[in-house]
Order: sequence, then C-alpha cells, then structure tokens
Amino acid sequence: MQSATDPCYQLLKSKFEFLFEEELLQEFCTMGQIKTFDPGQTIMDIGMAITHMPLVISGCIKIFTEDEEGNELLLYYLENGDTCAVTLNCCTTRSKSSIIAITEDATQLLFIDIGKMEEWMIKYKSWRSFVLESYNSRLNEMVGALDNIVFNSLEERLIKYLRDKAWVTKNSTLSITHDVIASELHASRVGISRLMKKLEKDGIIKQSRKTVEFLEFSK
DNA sequence: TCATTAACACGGG
DNA sequence: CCCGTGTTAATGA
Repeated sequence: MQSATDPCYQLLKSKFEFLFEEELLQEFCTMGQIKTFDPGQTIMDIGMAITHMPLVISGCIKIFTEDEEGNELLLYYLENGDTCAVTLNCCTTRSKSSIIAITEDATQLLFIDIGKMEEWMIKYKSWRSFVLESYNSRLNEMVGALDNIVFNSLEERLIKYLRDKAWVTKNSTLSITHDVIASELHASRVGISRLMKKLEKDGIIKQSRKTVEFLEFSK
C-alpha cells in the first residue's frame, strides 16, 4: 500500500482517480517513471525504439511526421490525460517509431514499460477501456484532420489552425509569425499574410508583430 | 478563380 | 541593418 503522503501518488491520484481504479494508480506509482520536460524538447524521433509509453500528466506535446524534404505533417496534440495511439501501436507490434514528438509547453509525463502496459490490458478493465478509447479518439481526430486538408479552403484551415493552437495553449493570444504558420499549413507566407489581414478585417483576429489574438472564445 | 513564387517597400527593435 | 509584415506582378492549375 502506498503512503497517502507520497507526492508521486498524490499527483497521480489527483490527475487520474476518475479514470483508473485505486489498485492501478498504485501500480503507476511503483512501475511508472515521472519525467519533466521543457518546451521544445524532442521526446520521440523517427526510427527510435519504443520501450515505454507516455501518459500526459500536465503540459502539451505535438505529434507529427516528416517527409524526405523535412516537411512536417501535424498529426495531433497530446494534452492532459492523453496517451499516444501511435506509440501504443508501436508497442504492440514491437516496431520503431514512425513519428516525432516534441513538447509544446513544460510537460510532465508518466512513462510505463510496454510489458506492464500489456499485462494491465488483461488485468485492469479501466486500462483496457482507456487504451481503446484513446485509439478511437485519435483515429477520429486524424480522419477529421485529413478531411480538413482535402476539403477545406486555406482560409478555413487557417481559422481551424488558430483555434486549435489557442485551445491547446489555453491562451487566445498566440506568439507566432506568419512564416511559421505558413510552413505548418504548407502554404506560402504571402497567402497567410493576405488571409490574416482579411481575418483581422472580419474581426476574427487581432494581430501585431509576432502575436495573434484569436477572438472566438466568446462562443 | 485562387494560390504560389519573386521581388520590393515599410517600419520597429 | 535585420526581420516580420504588407503588397504587387507574373505565372500556373
């Protein structure tokens, strides 16, 4: 039995007590490792062997792939209580990582050994549902992202990009340049500047040098 | 039509 | 002077 005053146990309990049963929380404590990351740190890279799966305690991680020319394709963000579906897949098939994971904010992760993760799939119902639910939500999210790229105009994609960005950072004021936005959306900087100007005129955003304020959280 | 590349002007730090 | 931004012209799908 874990001590009720154990800080690790306290932390995990406060984050996950509504998700997992008591016994599993205790296993997290004894079998898992908590690690802290600064913003912009690479947690996982393409080709890396996967030995542990991450569970986000706090902060935010960006998950993406890269092509031969180094173009990024954003897959999804991991936030509080999320885990990485691609990692889960790599775990079960014992393959190398096909994705890159970089922290957006200061982030705390709980790492769980893949051996344990498989054992718990059988032992704990809450763990099994958590993993399946995680697969499900990521798949839905990625289908949505694909739909967005294929069917939406650049303007709609830009609005969605800003909304998502404001959402994950929990901050409607983003510090970002048109250049960065352009490369993340695989568009030209000229086009972004033109659209940003339009969005500003339409009252969707306010902007100044290096910062954009997204004005939609009145909805 | 809509987006891209190239080129340039403006202005704040 | 550099960088981010705003704009124009030419070109392509």
